[in-house]
Amino acid sequence: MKTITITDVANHAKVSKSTVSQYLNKRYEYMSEKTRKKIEETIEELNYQPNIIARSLKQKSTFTVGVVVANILHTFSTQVIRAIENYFYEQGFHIIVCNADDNPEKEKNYIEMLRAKQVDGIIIFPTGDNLDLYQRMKSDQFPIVFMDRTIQELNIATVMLDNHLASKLAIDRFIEKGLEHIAIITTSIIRDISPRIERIQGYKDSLASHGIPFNSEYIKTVNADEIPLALSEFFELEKPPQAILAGNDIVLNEVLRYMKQHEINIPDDIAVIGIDDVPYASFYTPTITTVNQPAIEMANLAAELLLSQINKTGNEDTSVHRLKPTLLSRNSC
Amino acid sequence: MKTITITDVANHAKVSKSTVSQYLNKRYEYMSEKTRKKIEETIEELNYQPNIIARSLKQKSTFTVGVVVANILHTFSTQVIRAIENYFYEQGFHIIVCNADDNPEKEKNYIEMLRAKQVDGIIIFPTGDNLDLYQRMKSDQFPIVFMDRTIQELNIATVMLDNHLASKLAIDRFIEKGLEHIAIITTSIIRDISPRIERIQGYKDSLASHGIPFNSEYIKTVNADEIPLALSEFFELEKPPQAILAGNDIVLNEVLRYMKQHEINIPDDIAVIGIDDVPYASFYTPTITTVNQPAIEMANLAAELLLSQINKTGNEDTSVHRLKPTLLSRNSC
DNA sequence: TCAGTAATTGTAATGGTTTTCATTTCATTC
DNA sequence: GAATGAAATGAAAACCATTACAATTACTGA
Repeated sequence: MKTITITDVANHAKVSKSTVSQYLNKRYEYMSEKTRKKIEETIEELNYQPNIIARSLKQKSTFTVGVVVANILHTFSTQVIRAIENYFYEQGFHIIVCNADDNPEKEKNYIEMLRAKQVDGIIIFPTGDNLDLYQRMKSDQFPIVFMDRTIQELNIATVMLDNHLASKLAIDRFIEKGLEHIAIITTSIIRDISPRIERIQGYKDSLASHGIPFNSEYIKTVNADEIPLALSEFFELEKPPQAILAGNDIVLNEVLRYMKQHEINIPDDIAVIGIDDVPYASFYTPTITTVNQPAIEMANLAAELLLSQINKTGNEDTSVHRLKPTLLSRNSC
Repeated sequence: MKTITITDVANHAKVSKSTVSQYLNKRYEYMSEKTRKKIEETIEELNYQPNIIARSLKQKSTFTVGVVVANILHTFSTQVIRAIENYFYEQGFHIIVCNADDNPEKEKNYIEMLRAKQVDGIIIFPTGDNLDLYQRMKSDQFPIVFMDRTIQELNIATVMLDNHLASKLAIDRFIEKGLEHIAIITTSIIRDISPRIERIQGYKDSLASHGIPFNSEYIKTVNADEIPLALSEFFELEKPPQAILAGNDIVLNEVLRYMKQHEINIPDDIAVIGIDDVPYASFYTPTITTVNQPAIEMANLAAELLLSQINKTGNEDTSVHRLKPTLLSRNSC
């Protein structure tokens, strides 16, 4: 099956390629009514589809953006992907989804391929280990937006959660309930990822602001599969925690699984709050109090920032946008 | 910032474009060791990235495939996307993710754009309303694989669940537990989507095979937001069902939410089985018995089928592959 | 030294579109 | 019937890489 090109259309319609091209780009003022009709019919007849690759080569724009998430297993990532996809669909863009798997090598590979494919911009959840690469995109003025995580020194537009507040909301709630021995578990032990650090810092600060002494035994940063172990260690402490803040949805799942397995009652034996909402939070027994990230809002903002860089509208915004989490108050605390 | 082209590299390295191109395509036998080194250094120095768009134009292959899911809100869709992404990453392909939102217009739009963008193939969860379009891809010999849903008359390679068996597994389990008044709720009321039909058929057949009379009041196909109403109707029946089969993860969520709200005890007051596993199934109270789709296996198979069409290896496989679900036996029934 | 071969490099066409600008057409007017 | 100007159309270069093949150079052995 031979592919139909603009030349075929031109020949059939007995006009020049340029006229057909004008038609394709809806610049009808350059042609007579008759020609327009003729071209229209020919395109219909030949079932012609313009080759966007060729167009992109010429126009240096692919109407495609890349989304590189650090880890697609997080509910938050999939929510964000979904919302970004939706936003860009409306703008006539496609998105290429990439999962870096928390692996900087993979991330690098993806970014380079995306640039080679001439995507118009990238939204990235940075692993944090490719500074030179981020730097280069920045200095090339390549449209880029960071999501979820910031890299201070880089001055790249970023959309992230106010993680400090996220912890604070949870801690305040625990304390309101009279609980003072509060533990926190997070994942992502590999690098100094900003959300983890900020959540722990928020945890510390909030405790301090309530005059509660800080106990390093109450802080765990472990891989998902080591969470049961970490929890066991909590319960073996002389003074086990009365409350646990789960740093993300995966941690929360593991915490709930552990409590179920060991028949530990929530909230009576231990109170639990999770950062990131989960679909079952509102009908679990007990319903789970969570600190919710406004994922859709964040995704829309990131998409908007990227689009404005692509279109070079507005002065360049390189600020770090921190969106506020909300406490969804339920019964696990 | 001027972009660097192969010409720039050639000039700097004082060789011809073709030699650089040979280098890029790793045909080192066409050049001396010295030349190879020289080019390598120059590329490094200029930070040159080949323009894949230009290459694609020439080679008619973009190393990109499209994935059009009918509805990205289903856990199953995201699991499949994740696995497909992973599979193709290994093959050096990128995937463009599209969410048709159960809307055939949107689906059509996506498919046409993907083809215009010259993707090498498409995996699609068909909405079912674009027969002519599917037909055309087929007759153009464009690589395409259907997922989750089949369209009988089209003869297109398909990977889907053995939905009949999925229902049977659940019904058999209910009956084993001595429950005979069994209801089923599914979504997707718009079109005659094959999974829904097959699941309902499997439900009917299984009941029949156990000699249980079939009661049409026990079958509901409704939108997600109407599920509570549908459940209420069940409970207002003279003989309310003793068991409910939830047709997918979204239905299951709504069923559990309803039971929680109305303080109906699972499994004592009503038994529940869900098709599609959910992350919380194993630690919910009670743990939830589910019929699990082998999502990763299905995704891998679909990807493999597509890739073999793209590479034209193997005789064309246009069969419908039905993978077996498994019953994850837990305590909700 | 020279024919002949091997090693390496250069040239030019190709892919399908966009876009500039030159050229043609045609109705209008004097 | 020719000049004018606007409208319509067309030719050609550009985008950037690939690739077949032509051209050049280096080197061998007689």
